[in-house]
Amino acid sequence: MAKKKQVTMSDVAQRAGVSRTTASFVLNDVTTANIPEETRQRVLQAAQELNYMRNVAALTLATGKTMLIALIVRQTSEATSVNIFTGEFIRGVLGVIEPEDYHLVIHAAGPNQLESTYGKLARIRRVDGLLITLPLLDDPEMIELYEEHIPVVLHGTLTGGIIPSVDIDNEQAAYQAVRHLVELGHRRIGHISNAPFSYASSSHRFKGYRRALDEAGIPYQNQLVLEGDFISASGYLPMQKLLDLPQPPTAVFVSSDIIALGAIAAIRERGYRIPEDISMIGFNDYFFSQHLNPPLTTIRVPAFELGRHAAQLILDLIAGKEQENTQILLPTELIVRGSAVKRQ
Amino acid sequence: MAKKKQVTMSDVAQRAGVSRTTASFVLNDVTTANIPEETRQRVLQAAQELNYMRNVAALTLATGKTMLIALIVRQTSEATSVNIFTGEFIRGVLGVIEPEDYHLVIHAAGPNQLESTYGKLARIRRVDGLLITLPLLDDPEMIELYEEHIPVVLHGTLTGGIIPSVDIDNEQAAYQAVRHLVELGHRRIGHISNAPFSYASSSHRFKGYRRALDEAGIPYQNQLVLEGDFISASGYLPMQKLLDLPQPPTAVFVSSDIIALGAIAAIRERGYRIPEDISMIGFNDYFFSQHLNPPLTTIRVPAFELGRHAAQLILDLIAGKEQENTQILLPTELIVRGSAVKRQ
DNA sequence: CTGAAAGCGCTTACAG
DNA sequence: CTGAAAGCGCTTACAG
Repeated sequence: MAKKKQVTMSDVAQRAGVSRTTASFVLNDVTTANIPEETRQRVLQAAQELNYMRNVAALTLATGKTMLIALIVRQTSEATSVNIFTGEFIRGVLGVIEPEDYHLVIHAAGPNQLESTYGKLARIRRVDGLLITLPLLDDPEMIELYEEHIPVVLHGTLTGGIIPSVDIDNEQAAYQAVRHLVELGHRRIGHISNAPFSYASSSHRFKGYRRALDEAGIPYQNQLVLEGDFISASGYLPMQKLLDLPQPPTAVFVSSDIIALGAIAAIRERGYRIPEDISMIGFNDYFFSQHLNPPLTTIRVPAFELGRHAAQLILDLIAGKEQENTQILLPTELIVRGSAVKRQ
Repeated sequence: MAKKKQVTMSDVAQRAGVSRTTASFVLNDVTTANIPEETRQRVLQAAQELNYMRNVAALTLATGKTMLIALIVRQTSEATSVNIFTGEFIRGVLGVIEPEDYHLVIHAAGPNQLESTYGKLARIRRVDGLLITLPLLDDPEMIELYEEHIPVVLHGTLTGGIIPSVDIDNEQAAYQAVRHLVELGHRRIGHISNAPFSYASSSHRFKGYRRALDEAGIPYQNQLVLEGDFISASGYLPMQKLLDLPQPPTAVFVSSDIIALGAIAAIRERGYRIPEDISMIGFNDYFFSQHLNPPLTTIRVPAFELGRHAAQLILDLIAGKEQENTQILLPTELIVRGSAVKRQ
């Protein structure tokens, strides 16, 4: 394990013929030090010649900054569905933090709170900031960190809205989807949610569904609305129930492509066809959605962009910049494909 | 940003009435120090009462260990397909490293080598070890790190096999799939690869395909074998070509579920049915595969287990343990569903 | 068995 | 404009 001896700042200073202080100033771009250009260049060149790389641990010890941002992923049972989104989100995050010399550490917090404590990660590893996806409705650990003034940004929307967050505009997205169905002539429109309605995303999407109905003057019917629960299987029974109604819906808005898979299976089993008998709109636009038969009309979620915004926000928070808006809501896009057509 | 003042080891030592040295010894379980149990308990208790958490940066500076493992993900064009796998892999990794107080930092290296340099990550951040997924066939940076004795484990198989790695037994997996087809009575079996044959995984799977044919005494036909290229769209044309043959295959082994999506579309477009006209076996068993129509018979890849093994291996390497076997090959499982049936 | 002390590589008042 | 020096929180020979 004989690693090469490390090049330190002293080496650079020595080679440039200046003190460590001066070297530190130029390497850190401390403008108040007013280093003359000539000296600056000398140091920079020495650093380059020596292939100097700053020792982050020393920096951390001296300043308290770790240049680390943690991403806490709350895994749900159907981890895979989360992964597609999270992968894109991470790419977005890395794109903005790495150029600033930050790195990302990942931690998977189990779905039940008892288990893992990311607070420990925050405190032992002393990360500069935390990104939390899929926050629980009521997460004491998160509040605690927030109150300790550790920068936190979450992906999702929490009622109360004190903690900075990025999310899509769930209500508007659902509204778009259902209005599309209305425009296609549908009046009996079912809804299967992405998650229990206790989740913010589900309840917001439900609101959008209602708003579209209201706007079209379509009376709301409770029996047309059913709860999904993350995994594909959870779309199966609700869809059956919808089909069992004396007057089944002619269209259904399933607010998760994953759950749509289960709903599609139920429809197929009963011998109904999509879209001839029933139109369907999903949510997320996962990559497989366009390859279904028929290709699924759905709502595109800008996972990559969400990651970018979350990262930028946390960086600003760490830098102590004043924030005008710490509740970022990104727009979504309706992707029209073959699964929703004019009411026949 | 007024964070709470940190509890240091000195505080613990003081409260326990011992020196920092002694405190360090018991907190680090240095058995050679032969600390009497009574003292040990006193220190441990003080630490607990003070809620002491070691400062990793100080540890790093003193010992060189960062307690950080980096995961380098080489993104391909179709990032999403990678994400499903990677998410599981990461879960596997975290499960073994976090209990050992290691953390995972993620870095996405672009597909072209010119771009990102994870070597920089390794050297600036001074991670203790690197996990590299989707290694390029010939990656000078990786070799460089390996030669600097930085522990590296890769996911995948590289010819030469000097660098420790974990992978599935691609050949055996493909062999399983194709033998299943043979057992179902098929003799004209097409193959669409998961990636260009320059990739180890593709060429190994191809070998398994051939071995199954050979064993069954089925002559190899070059025209039945076509290259896929990661994304779904890349399954479309090859499948069309297969269908255009004077004697189209009665079954096809598509060594990626993602690419199978494209192949299925081509088959459907021509008015053929799966499995009545053509049987199909995929590869990976992504979560959507079971929801296709018909559900896809495929090969399950133990992504989570691969992560666990990779993590254990890197930990052992870091600890300097002697390794008997640094080339780990995990078995796969044939998942029989509805897309492959007896030749009609 | 236990402690004083040096050292890891940086930053940053404080002088000059 | 620039340097000497203290300090960040740990580890680890070295003495005793």
